[in-house]
Amino acid sequence: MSDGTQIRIDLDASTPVNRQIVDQIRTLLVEGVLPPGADLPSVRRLATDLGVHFATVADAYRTLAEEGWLEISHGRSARVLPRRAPAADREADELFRRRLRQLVAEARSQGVSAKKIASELDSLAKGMTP
Amino acid sequence: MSDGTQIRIDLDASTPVNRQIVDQIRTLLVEGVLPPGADLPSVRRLATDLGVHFATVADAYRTLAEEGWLEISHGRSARVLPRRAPAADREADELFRRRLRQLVAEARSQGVSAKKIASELDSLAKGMTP
DNA sequence: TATAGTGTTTATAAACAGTATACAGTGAGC
DNA sequence: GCTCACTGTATACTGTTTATAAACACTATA
Repeated sequence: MSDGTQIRIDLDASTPVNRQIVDQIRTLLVEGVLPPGADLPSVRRLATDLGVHFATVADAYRTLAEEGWLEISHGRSARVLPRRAPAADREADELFRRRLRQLVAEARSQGVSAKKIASELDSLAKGMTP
Repeated sequence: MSDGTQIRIDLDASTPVNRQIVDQIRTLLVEGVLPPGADLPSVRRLATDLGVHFATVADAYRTLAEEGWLEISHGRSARVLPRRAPAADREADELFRRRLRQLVAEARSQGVSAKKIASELDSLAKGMTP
């Protein structure tokens, strides 16, 4: 992640910028694009790339640190931690199911075709097993 | 939807209540649980059931009306409109793909198993074709 | 034409998001 | 050791959003 090209911020979106950053970096972490030991760009660097204030990026880093993904300490750049997934949780399962249903409903509502949605779900499911 | 049992609000969630209501009702609309012509509960009634202020529910109804799902007019109860899905939109497709990726990543991060996720994606994809 | 129902409007308080600025720790090079 | 350029932190401040409250206005019906 030497450049910020993998993250895109939409200032007009209804989801706040700090959460956009958290969500997108978390995705890279889960997918292994940012492996344990990797250094993240400094808050100022990433903020400049994204066109937001560095405090907003710092806030996002803090959130990810609280989730156990990052080690952040004063004066040093943020680093990806090795992280074991927390224990499975019935509540998290249920929440995922509901949010997935809602996301699909919203997509349909916006005109995304059933075929397209099914194919995205399928391809993601296929890539899931490893 | 004579009772509010199909909607559940989490006051501690990070997503605001008005959006929780919108998302859940939209899901019912897309899935046909609330068919065109159906009357929705009054804002006061639903608000009481959910434990929030009726202005919050009114705000949610207004959002769904702007999306073309509901007809609301002063003094009469909200009613579900027949609604044709908007034209497919490449941007909406892309946004759906990204948000789906992020949702899955978040679930994994919270300990939902790959198997569980894959099975949810699968079963949703299967039920998609109609 | 009451009256009990509906959603709307305006005002308010609290929480949140984003920024600016001053601060403090770290480490490489001198 | 010192310095300098880099890191993240803390506090204060602004505008926005969220949720509520209360007064309002429209509709249906008895």
